[in-house]
Amino acid sequence: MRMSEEKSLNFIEEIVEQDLASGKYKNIITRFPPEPNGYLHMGHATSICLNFGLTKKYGGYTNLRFDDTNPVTEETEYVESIKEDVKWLGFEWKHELYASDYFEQLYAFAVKLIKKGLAYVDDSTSEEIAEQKGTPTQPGRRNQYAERSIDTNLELFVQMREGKYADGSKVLRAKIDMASSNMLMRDPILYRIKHAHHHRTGDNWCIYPMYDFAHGQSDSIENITHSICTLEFIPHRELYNWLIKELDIYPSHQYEFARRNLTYTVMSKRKLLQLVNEGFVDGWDDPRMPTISAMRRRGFTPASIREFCDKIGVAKRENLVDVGLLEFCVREDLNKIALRRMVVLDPLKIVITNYDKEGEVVLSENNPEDANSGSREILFGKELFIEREDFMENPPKKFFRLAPGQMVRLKSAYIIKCDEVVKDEQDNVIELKCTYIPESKSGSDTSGIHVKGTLHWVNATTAIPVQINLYDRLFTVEDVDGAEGEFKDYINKNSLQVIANAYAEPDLRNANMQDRFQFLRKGYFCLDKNSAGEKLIFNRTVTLKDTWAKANK
RNA sequence: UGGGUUAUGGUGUAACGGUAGCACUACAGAUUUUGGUUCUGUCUGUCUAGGUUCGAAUCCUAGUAACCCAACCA
Repeated sequence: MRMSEEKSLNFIEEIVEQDLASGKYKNIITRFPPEPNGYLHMGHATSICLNFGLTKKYGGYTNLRFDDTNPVTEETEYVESIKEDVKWLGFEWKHELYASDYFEQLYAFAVKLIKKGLAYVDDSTSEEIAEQKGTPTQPGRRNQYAERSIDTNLELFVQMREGKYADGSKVLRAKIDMASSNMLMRDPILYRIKHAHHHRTGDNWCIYPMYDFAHGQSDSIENITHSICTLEFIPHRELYNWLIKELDIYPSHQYEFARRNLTYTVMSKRKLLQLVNEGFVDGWDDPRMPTISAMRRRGFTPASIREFCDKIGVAKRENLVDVGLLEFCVREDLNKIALRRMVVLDPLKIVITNYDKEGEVVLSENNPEDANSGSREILFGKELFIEREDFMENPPKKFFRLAPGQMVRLKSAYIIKCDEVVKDEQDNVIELKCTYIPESKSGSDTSGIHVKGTLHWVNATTAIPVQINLYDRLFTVEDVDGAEGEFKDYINKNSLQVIANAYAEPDLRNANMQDRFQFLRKGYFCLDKNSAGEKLIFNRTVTLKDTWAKANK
């Protein structure tokens, strides 16, 4: 039996270890290749952790390369958000690169292919090209443009670059095999004409390479050893390798893994964009979104996301990961670092009738999991607020909280007993009259009384009002993509609950954006970016595990 | 109905011909001034049918199911 259990390798790590062991490579080079046309989400986090994690573990480095070959959808705004998100997740790229940096080189590659008789300019419309391509069960057929001479193709391609032709009037195609069972090998389009302004190259170009003629070539230029992408790119690998061979460039290798899906959410850019544009959420960083920026705003820690990615692993099979595991990871991390504070979300006033002092300071630990975190002073007093749900007039059997005649401890303070329930005309409980046990003070309890319940509370005279945002899952079904009908039919109408007037202990006035809190018995929270001055807004990151609530369902 | 990829508890993932393990979840108990944390224990699995072998999740054969591919997107 080994002392330390060795963690098993995922299939990509196995490949890397073999390559290293065989001497194929001394170091490995990977890349994270986002297209700057949207915000990064949890799915990207998996890829980021994989690519950067590999070079961290085995030596080498990872480039951040923007796959910016389609000027009409890409923007600098996205570039900035992507960089911020990768950094926040805790990774450092070696080189910040852009496929657009290689446009001149890529153009030369295309010329080389034409000269080898392996590429031609096609004047067909996109409909014609699609029609000639055939179907998976029927082979495609070549058209007359495929017969153009090398010189004609060269001349035409130069003219394409010079802007002589309108968008869509011509494309450059590789000449491979119109009968291939792989649709991507049926003379794929390499370049298309787009008279569009590019976020980096401006108006220098009016022809832009397709993904297949940019991605693999960029990998080669950067000497990427392991080019890791998702499963749907498997059919592209044949073309990826064909181009490397015919261009005779550095042989990067492509490996594919299955993208991770999460329960109760959607991950496609298209659907996320719809949620934003149609107002179902408040923007890309609305804390209910699965984007990295939203999770950051919601209070997730980079460490918890990395741990989650590590736990779910890397494989090739279809999957739907329980979001509960993500929540477990964030609780695990936050439990160790979050400052404990008391906040009452739904206040019920209590008056301690036998308490005649002005008030007194009690001490409460900042974090029982961290001996070095110290404690803070809280003012105890005659009039307090407790959580309304912590009182029941007719409690069930195992209700350890307040009820007429029942005793509970107020956290870090005294044991109290409920003597009288005060109601208004509508029979609503509006106040509780209690008595406290003077000998039961925390730390010097000589009362000998043992109570099962401990409640959080705030002092009615010193508490400060705060806003609390309670988030729940955005969708009502586990498998949103697999559910019948439109994904929007399953949006959870109650995914956000705003509590405008919660009462917080006054120490929270000093909260900073980077602070993580556990509001006792209520969950983990952090300050929202919209907090300003006196107006404090807290986002609930995740609830605490609540076996009591679960038992009562 | 062409090609490709994948099938292990409720979920995710190991086992590389030799005791199906780990984590989450669920359930039960102990501890607890958070019904939190921590600790202990329990339940549940190799897609199907054959075959090879002393021995099969693993190898072979035949099925079945799911996903991907016919964008001038990536």
